Amino acid sequence: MTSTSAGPLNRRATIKDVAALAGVSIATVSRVLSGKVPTTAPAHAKVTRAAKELRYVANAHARALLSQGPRTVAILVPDVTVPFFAHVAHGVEQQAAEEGRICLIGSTNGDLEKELVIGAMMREQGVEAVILVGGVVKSPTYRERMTDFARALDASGSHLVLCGRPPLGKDAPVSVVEYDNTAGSHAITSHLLAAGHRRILHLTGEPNHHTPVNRLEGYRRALHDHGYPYDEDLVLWRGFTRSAGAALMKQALHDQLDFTAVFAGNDLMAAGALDVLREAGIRVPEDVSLVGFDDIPLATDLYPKLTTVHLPHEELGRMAVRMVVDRDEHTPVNSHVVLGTHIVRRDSVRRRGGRPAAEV
Amino acid sequence: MTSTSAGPLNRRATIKDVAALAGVSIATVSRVLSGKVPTTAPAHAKVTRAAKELRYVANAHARALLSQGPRTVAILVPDVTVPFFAHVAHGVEQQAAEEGRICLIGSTNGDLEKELVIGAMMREQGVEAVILVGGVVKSPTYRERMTDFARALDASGSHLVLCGRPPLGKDAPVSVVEYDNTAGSHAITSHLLAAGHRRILHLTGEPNHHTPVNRLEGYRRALHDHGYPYDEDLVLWRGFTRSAGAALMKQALHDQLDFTAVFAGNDLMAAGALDVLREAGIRVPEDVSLVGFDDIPLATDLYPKLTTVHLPHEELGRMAVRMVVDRDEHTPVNSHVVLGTHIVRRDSVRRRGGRPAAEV
DNA sequence: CTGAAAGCGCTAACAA
DNA sequence: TTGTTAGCGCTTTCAG
Repeated sequence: MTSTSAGPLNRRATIKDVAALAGVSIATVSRVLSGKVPTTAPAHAKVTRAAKELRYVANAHARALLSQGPRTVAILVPDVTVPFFAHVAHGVEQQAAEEGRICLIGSTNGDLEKELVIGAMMREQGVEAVILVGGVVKSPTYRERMTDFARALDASGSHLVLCGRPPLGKDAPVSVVEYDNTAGSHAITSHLLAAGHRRILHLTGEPNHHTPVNRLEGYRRALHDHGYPYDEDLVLWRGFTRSAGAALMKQALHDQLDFTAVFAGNDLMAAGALDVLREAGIRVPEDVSLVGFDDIPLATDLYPKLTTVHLPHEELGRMAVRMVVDRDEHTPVNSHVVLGTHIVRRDSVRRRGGRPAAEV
Repeated sequence: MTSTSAGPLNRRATIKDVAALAGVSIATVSRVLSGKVPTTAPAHAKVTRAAKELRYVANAHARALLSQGPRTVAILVPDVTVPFFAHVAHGVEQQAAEEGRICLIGSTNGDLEKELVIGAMMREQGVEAVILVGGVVKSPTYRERMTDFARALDASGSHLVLCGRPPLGKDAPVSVVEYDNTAGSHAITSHLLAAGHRRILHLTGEPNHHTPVNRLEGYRRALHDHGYPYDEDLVLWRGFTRSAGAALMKQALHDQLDFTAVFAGNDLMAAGALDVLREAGIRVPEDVSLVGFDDIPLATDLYPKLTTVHLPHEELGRMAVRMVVDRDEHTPVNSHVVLGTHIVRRDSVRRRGGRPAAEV
């Protein structure tokens, strides 16, 4: 029934099997295979042949027990199909691979309970670090549990890194890499203001999440800095999804809100909003200007191409693993790095009155 | 220096630490914590307290050594940022989570060497299965190495599943879940034909990959079945990316190819092509019709919304893990399931002469 | 109900 | 250079 000539070994071959077949001790097998210790040619040959015949590969768990297995970094995202997360995850994987780490990935679907459960699982795996991306909620309870998780990880010689999330507090042993939501938001709002827009509709995420709150803050400050009033009725909350963008836009139209520009909380929402605008016969940017936030590839696929805030997706991920890998050398216990953002101007904004914003 | 009252244990707490602190044997700790064995109330209390204080979690590797750690499934994709792969990966994760498995993910960036290396790593981890998604090349050497990998996995009590890839051959111990590329391609081509198009430009991937070749086959057959000639000059090869779609479209325009419709090998290519078409002042669908393949969310963000072939992304991933998980019960050694596809008509196709294809 | 001890697969002393 | 042996952290007999 078996196809190999080695015998009906219906389980994974162990070092013992190889030793037996090669007629040497397990220590010799280990040495030959590791290649780091001098061995005789005949022994080498026998072991190599036996190993290949048995398709032997060392058991990573046994190795891990001796604390010399490959290091693993874990990343936890709400959902890999969301472009922002996919790009951050990609950055993590790339950097992890370059650092010789393997990468464990999990998704939570936004379920906070699941986040903790999977996090615990990862800790059991003895991961070098767990990188948490996105979706943090503003709740004291949550913050407390997170802090506790960070401490547990820390006590295990592991580490928590928050990626694209705000810090937990000075007493929590975490590293954080984020980008400046408020500044980016301030910049894009100012861009709209400079183009002559005064009534800017802001479609955004859920009020109990950090990201939308910080982006709103930038929007408000820009308005204030330029001396224009903030109108609460112009900000609509729902969620960072395409469908939320569409629903909110529909609502704004239905309520006949007065605005000349739309600042969508992210590019996905902008896509949803654009669709509704088009169906309503409202032209972008001729009738209303539209901007997003993220600069995912989608932004250039929309028509018109979307003016938005560029976020360093991949770099966020890469930095997260670097902070962990370099930690032993420099030991910056609680580092906090903030990456920059910048506006990328495309075709969805027009100066009120005629001239395109690009020429402002 | 330490924040807990348990003492300066600067490593992960082990069962011994808990036992010592609780004043019981390690066996008792194990039993209490597993909960499956009757224990006395006082013992239970002491152990629970000690464990919590030490933030103890069992070492997953030690457990795995006793072959009772959590099962793990591994998925290997070329690139998580490619929507198709992200959606399949999401399906895998969802199903894996539902089956109580954890999920290891790796990306190869299309590097075949890396695919084998990471695959080996996963085997060392003792994963229950490795799921390979996308990007297979048509090469005997590659096929052979893959077969060897499948055998190695099989010999270890693990399993290889090919997802969205063609089978390896009857002698290779693999399961495969795919969808019918040829049928989908045949259907969408027929759709174009029925709308009166005769000269259909086909922009596609790389000639040494299976997917584009199978899609081309459907295109050819549709042409043949409807009695129209196949013109090789109308098929342009490059890659399944946005930029390849754009480059190819540019080339077709430059070469002044004669066509009334474009069949892009996937939605990403369609996005690239659409952009070039628009810049050239060619209207879709008024001047030329355009279709894609995949039905990723992007398809509805394009303007006009893209008519395309819907692929069961998530289901592909879910089925892949089901095939492995259910394997023990039903033991269908080399199963092969083919999932269906269907056209979704949107706004990018118009009947030659005027009537929209939707009314055909 | 609990403790002592064996052993999962492996590497690293320690001898020979 | 090679074999023997002691664990790594855990679960599970097997005695008590």
